[in-house]
Amino acid sequence: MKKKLTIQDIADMAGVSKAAVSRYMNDGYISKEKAEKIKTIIEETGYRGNFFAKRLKTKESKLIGVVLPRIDSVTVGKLLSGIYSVMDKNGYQEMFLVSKLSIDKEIRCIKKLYQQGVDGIIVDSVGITEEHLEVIDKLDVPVIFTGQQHQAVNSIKVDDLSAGLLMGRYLRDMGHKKAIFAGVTETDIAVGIDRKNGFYKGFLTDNPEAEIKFMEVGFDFQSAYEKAPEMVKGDFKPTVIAGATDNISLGVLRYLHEKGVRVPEEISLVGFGGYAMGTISYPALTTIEFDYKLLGQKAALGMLELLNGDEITDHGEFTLEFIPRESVADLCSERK
Amino acid sequence: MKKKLTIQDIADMAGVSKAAVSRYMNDGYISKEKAEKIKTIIEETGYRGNFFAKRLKTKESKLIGVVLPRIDSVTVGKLLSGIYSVMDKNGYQEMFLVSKLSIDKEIRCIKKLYQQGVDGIIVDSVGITEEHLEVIDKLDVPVIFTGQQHQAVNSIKVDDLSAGLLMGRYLRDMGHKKAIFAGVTETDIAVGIDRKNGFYKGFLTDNPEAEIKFMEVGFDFQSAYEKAPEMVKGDFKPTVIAGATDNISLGVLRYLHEKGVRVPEEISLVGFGGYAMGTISYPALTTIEFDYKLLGQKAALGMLELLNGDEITDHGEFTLEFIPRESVADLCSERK
DNA sequence: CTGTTAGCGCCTTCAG
DNA sequence: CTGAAGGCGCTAACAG
Repeated sequence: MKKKLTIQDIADMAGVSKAAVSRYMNDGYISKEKAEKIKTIIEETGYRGNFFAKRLKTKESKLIGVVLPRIDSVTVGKLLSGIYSVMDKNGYQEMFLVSKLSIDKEIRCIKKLYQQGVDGIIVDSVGITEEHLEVIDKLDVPVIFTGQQHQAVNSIKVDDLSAGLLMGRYLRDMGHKKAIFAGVTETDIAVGIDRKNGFYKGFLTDNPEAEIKFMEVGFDFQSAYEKAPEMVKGDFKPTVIAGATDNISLGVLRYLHEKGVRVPEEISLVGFGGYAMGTISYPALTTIEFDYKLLGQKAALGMLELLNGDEITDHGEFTLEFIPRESVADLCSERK
Repeated sequence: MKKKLTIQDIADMAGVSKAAVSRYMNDGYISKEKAEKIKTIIEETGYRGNFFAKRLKTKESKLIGVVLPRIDSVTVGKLLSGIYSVMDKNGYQEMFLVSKLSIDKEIRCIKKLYQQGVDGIIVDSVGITEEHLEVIDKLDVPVIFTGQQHQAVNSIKVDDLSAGLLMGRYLRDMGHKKAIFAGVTETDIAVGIDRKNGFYKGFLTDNPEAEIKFMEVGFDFQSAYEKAPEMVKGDFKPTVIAGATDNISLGVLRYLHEKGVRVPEEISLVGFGGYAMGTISYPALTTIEFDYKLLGQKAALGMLELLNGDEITDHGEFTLEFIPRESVADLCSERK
């Protein structure tokens, strides 16, 4: 542990002015000779400028606030690595706060980040409310939402509707007629509404006699596991269960294993997300992979534009990747 | 988006001095009347003080830097929530950086955090090197390591040796004689050495004719999956495979499933970590749970002490929780 | 290329 | 209880 040095100390030691040291550390508008001297001193002392004094002057923190719904998720990890990859190149650093899937907390996180003096905020939101709008309106830094959408704010998200559509169609084409859609709360427009609507449309279109039963579950493995018994008992007899997220599907799978129901022989199962986790299960889960890293990159790129005073431009389309694995039975080929 | 206000603006609007506003925001050493006035103005304007100016004066950032090995891990999520829970109560906020399991990057993260003006740094390390020591020696803020240990630095970690011991004994008591230990690099003293040594001791002590074969794998699912074939082929014929982390065991399990090897009937499998993930697999994985949240809390408490100029005191013992699930066969009872 | 000179916005004595 | 005044450490003109 050492004592904190100021730019003045360094200047004295090197026999130059504060300004010279400052220049050395920034532009470098300085003579070779002095630069060399300063360099030596700085290395010897391990001097680090005072971050706060610097920011006070420059009015920029070079800090981007990021609000995450949770920390222990692969999805979030990828999103973050996308944000990081572009921000790092541009000299920005992130500061994270976790909303724990709570809308209230999400808003508090935004405020807190703002108070920390970040230059901009990226929110991987779980739902955009009126209160969000109010709060954001008071801020003088740009905010971008991912995961959710609202016309009054900047948002970038994956195409949940198309993902649902794709999956619905795939199951239809595999000859399925009776599906359970294990979805989440409609507060979450992206996952709770879009993904579901897409699935319904894809599955029911041109699929005579097809039926879907909806069941609401939580976001987590456990919640789905607990609801699973309801899904398989009764007269409905689904040939496939579609979880709105991979976690949900995995929770259901766990229950099916315990009951000795074979997947996909007796019932098929699909999810959304494309987490590597889906390969841990047996059988591996058929899913649609969202490119969350790309999403993070786009959000970061958009933020850079906003910071620059520009509008957000489009950064190309998202590719949804359909990942067929082992958890779906082909009912068509079986019949022949 | 609004214009940024200063304390002077607020003072003018409320018809008081800057000092009065400043006091209002801090101690509150001010008359009811003025306080009321100031309160109104601040609420109307949504004024936030300038974080940087404030920190420049007070010399404290109330920021704790945290270096994480990865972001998409349940373990890390728990650790973080532990740190968060105590830091939040004490008015501190965290700032994270991710080392991506690289020792070099870990050091860079520490430096970067330091430059951001944090008051202290907690490092969930993947290995403490000489370079760490050098770098840390130059810092004038306290640093605490978790996950790894070294006598020259402050560190708090779970008891990997005991965990290994516990697991080794358990398998011995279940009648196992031939085990494969799928461990990780010895750079990681905690996981790579302690956990292994504990296991060896526990398994081999008082267990005549017992044998262990060591195989090194990476930390991830995929790496273990790829090495799995080597584990089961050949003459060794293990009755149990112990992965140094749950991820490793899960990777092996995946391979066994594919080969149609039944667990635990034909071979048993155990891991370390206690992630909920272990319940996703089928059969659910027998494991030892480390209380990472508690670890985070202890690290944070220790940091608070250091920040306060005190020594780190011991915050009680870690309880390792043994979680027997379904992946181990009891060879003793089978025989009878 | 260089040193000097002003502040950035806030907190903290210090007299009142 | 209150306002005025003086920096915190740094950067950004400005004259040399």
